[in-house]
Amino acid sequence: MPYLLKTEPDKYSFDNLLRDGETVWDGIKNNQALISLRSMKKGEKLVIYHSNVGKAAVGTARVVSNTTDADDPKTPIVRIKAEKRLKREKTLAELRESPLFTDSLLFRQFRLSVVPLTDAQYDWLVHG
DNA sequence: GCCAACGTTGGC
DNA sequence: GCCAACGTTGGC
Repeated sequence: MPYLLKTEPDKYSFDNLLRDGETVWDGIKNNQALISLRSMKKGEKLVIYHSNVGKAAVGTARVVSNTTDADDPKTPIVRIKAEKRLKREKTLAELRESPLFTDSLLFRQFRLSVVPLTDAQYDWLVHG
């Protein structure tokens, strides 16, 4: 299942990810977000969203690996790699207007930092 | 910077 | 186990 990952570009932007190539997506504390992280599988698609500054989906990434810390098995260690910048960023306002996102946790639970996406939502974000 | 919406914590 | 207080997220 694809996921949308929120990040504050002031702290870690999609440009940072492009520069780094890969990174470990850590610092998630919210339990529901952690559940999503744990369920991520290698090769799954991701969309990076800039919260606060920009407020738009900006690029795609992919799950490289998902392991757990031996000392702390509750904490998933999800490594992701940058893919591409979106041809056209999708702003929050556009997402809100899209019927595809009416029921999305993105709006139902707006502080959630890892949000599952349907394939249709992913396609629309990337190609729509 | 403000504040709404939640989640978490801690006193009882 | 309830709920007030506090902390965090993120839109505006």
